[in-house]
Amino acid sequence: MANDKKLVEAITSMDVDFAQWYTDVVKKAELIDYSSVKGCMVIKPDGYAIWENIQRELDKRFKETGVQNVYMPMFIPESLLQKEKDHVEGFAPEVAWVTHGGLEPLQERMCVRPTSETLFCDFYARDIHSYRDLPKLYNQWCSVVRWEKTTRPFLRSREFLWQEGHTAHATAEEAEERTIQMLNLYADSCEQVLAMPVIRGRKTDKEKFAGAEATYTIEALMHDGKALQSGTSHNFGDGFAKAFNIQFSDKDNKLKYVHQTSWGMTTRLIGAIIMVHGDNNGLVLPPAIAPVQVVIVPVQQQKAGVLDKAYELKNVLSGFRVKVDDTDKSPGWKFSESEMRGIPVRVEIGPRDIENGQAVLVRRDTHEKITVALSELDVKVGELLKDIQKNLLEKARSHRDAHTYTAVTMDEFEKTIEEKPGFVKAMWCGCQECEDKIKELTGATSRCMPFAQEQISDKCVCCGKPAVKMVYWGKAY
RNA sequence: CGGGGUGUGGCUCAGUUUGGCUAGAGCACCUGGUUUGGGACCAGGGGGUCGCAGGUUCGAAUCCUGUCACCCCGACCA
Repeated sequence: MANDKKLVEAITSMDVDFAQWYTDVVKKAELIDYSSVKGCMVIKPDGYAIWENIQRELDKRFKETGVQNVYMPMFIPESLLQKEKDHVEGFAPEVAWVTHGGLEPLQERMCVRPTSETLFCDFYARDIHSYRDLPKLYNQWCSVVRWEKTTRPFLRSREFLWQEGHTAHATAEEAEERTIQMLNLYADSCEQVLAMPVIRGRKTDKEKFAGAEATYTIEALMHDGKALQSGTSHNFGDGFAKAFNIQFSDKDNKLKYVHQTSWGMTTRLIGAIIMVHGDNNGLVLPPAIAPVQVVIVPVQQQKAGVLDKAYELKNVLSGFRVKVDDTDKSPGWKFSESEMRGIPVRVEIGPRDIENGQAVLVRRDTHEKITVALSELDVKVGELLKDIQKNLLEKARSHRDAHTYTAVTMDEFEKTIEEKPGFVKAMWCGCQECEDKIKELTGATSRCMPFAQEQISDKCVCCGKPAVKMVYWGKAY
């Protein structure tokens, strides 16, 4: 195509420089803008609308499992943060502190929440007295602050939006069950809503959350072969309960500690969508979360009846999120623009089409063009959106599978990581020395110990001692 | 926090080496007209004081000192 060159100029090709491609897409699709605050971004209407759609889908699923939304303060007194030792050590290096109220120095400084375990615990300690008060299934939608040194839009910013669920249970079993339930909910949402396949598994001790007994994760593979942790679910056991003294009287009238969980997903998911589905023409959005699912582009819109027809079609398609692009740009410009923004389906309607009682449909994922009778438009668009959603998941899945390798020896491991970006499945003895050594040799970290274990060999890929787990390894964002 | 790079209209950049007339270009924007099936064209127009502070000089975007911000690569994190 003659205009390919122009498109390549507009967006850096992902094969040339993936990082630059990402930045170009984020900016050109108008998802964000940089702000005057280092590491903080302006989330623009399209970016925020994607988040709202993700939020809506997740929130609905949370509530179906009995979760209720609450809101906690954004400030945490230093003394509260310090109650759980591992937790404070994990987060202290990256919290922002408030030291003054107006002109007066504060008696005790407060950090801006990097996560709200301590606040929920403080509250639960006062609120829970009896087994009748359990379980507590609370979630909050908010922003948190972590003073990151290196920042990238959506992937790592100093302030980001997320949800954090915090539950308290009477028994360890119940807490573990909830931890896994939420991880599965995340994984299913990623696949069904974001069309993004994920590996479910457990983090090694080295990679687990500060203060957790066990951390479970879903790991996705980006187009460049790097892994992205896309959601985590933690089982705290009774560690926090003991630190914060959260006790209840059980049926047997004995005082017991609660067992807690927490789980979170963030705006990082938007970065994941970009890097999983995007192409050299820009963003590609799964229909389920696309702010605009269908764009109608009138051709020769100055001609009588064309714009009217376009609006008429918008009404016909009222079951979808539809926009008519009636700006005075040329059609070619509108085509490119809609592709840049990742709109799943484009409807072209011009005098020729009107005369023939038809319209041209173009799908964003395959660029395939089809002509349909106007009488079938509604049905066809519905089918197309479903098919795109399905196709994106399949494409992402086959990309991931094609970039998942196995290694039995360290030589194989190093060679694979170096030559073929992606996941490497390898056996592990369970000791952190091997984990550290693998990172040092290859730059890859353990992503997770998948629930779906495979017996690749009997020995640890690193030290050769008997293996206890098969682990997914990879370079990560 | 270490290494590298960049700051000049909204954006991308030229000009800086060797200081000198009114600081330039393309894109974007505004007005009018012609156009419209893959980023249209013509004409006219508005907009910058060169990241910031100080210094050298008759004269600074250009030289010096300091400072801030952003980007990339590493170490740490959703």
